[in-house]
Amino acid sequence: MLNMNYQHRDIMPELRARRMERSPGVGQAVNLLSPEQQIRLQSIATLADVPRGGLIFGEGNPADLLFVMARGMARISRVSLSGRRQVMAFKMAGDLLGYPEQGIYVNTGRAVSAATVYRIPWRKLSVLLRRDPEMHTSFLTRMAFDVRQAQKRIMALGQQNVAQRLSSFLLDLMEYSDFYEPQRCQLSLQLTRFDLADYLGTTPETVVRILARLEHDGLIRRLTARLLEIRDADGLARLLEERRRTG
Amino acid sequence: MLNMNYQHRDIMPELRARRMERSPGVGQAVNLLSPEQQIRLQSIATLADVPRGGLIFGEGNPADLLFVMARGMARISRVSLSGRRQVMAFKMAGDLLGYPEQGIYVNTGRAVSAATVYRIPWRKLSVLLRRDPEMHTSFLTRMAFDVRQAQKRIMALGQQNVAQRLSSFLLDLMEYSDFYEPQRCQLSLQLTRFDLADYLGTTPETVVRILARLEHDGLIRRLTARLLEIRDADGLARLLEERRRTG
DNA sequence: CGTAATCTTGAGTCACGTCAATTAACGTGG
DNA sequence: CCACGTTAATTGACGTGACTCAAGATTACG
Repeated sequence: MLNMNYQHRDIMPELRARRMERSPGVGQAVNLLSPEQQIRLQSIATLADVPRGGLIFGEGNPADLLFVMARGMARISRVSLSGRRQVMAFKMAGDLLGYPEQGIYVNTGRAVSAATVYRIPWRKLSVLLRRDPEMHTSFLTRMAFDVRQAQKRIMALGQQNVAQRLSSFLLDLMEYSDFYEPQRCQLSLQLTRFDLADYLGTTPETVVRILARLEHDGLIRRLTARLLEIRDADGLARLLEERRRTG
Repeated sequence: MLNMNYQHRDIMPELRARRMERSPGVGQAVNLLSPEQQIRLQSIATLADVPRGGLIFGEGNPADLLFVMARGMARISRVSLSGRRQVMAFKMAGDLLGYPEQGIYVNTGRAVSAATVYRIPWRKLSVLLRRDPEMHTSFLTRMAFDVRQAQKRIMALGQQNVAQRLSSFLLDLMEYSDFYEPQRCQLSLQLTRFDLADYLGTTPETVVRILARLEHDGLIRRLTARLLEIRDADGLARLLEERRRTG
């Protein structure tokens, strides 16, 4: 154990109670609404197709609409004062996006691949929620889910080195049948190295280097830049138990 | 601008629309509930005093209660697979804490200073929310606030170096009259270097070194280990505009 | 098929994590 | 109230992970 000489950090007792888990990070598909609720929601929503790279909503713009992913993948990002982009999350079918802050979008949402989204006007939604406690609770639950997702990213960014963060992300993506084909162990990355880097809080160069290292260590194989073969998922998972820095 | 040779990152357009803002990070006091609502909430809550360092709720335990800070400061933390602690947030009066995940607390909450909390049984709360759309919306709003807080931490951890993260945190704390006395420019840190380090995703040693550097640069002065004089708040804020790495 | 975007690799340097040792603060009991 | 043990804070030395800059290879696309 590290730093045994300091108390008050209560690491040991907390560790005992801990369940094994990885950090999903990506908005995992959760059944937000019952089919019946979905219909009611669709009655106030409009469908919109967004081309690859297309804008769904933009940081700084008035937030009249809330979005629900229907198909495809979207990237939620924000630009820091220093001018660098941070990708907050990738959103899949069923995920909510476009939360406002004081009536303004604080993030930018773009389609990574061609996508379809439901556009829901806030006005109509708030009326609906007021009349439908069950739907209201569903939204509360979804919001709580997003809090947890964000907290897992805080864990990753605060504790793990880049190799661990990347491994976590790959393992997360493997949960999605859209991206992972178990027979051939092939994981399809729809993202550029930049998207990856900005999501992981690093640089494209470092992402490439880490991928090269994982390949050298026999954990993955790069079939093409956007297509990986996962050769040792357990090995990737084992990385996560190591310390941030091996010194 | 950095990396002009790459498109598709839409940094420029987003930067344009960007408002100036720092990353609050700490749960800023927001009027969650109207006085009337507070009374209704207190009718199903019990008050509890927690001594310094005392446990409010523990990771892995069944989550029967939701908590609202009434007085003092609490620290929400989680331990990673590698055995290191990450402080997710510090919670002040008015903040909610103790969100469950599948009926279990995923974080540990402890009082940093002596604190008082409202303990609210989930059963009673859910009944109350079902009957009170206004209160329901208040909780939704609060949850949305927590999502934003978490996103700001993701920005900080993903983009900033330790000096920037620490500066952000100091500037955040200055918003609280409990900790900052504007006349003497004195900021009272109730936290150990460990709490600071685990919040900022770094080590106590590095925190100390950064504090020493900030002092050397005339931005702060260490009166004692837990009491700082803020000599140049603007200087601290200017740090945030710099790149993560000066190369 | 050419041009631009993306991906990859290399070289060099710095930020920061680790280990180790010293100093300061903080109870606690005699 | 002070000696003493324990915990926290600080500083130094050192190694390395990861960022920056730069250049080449590969892919995507009109």
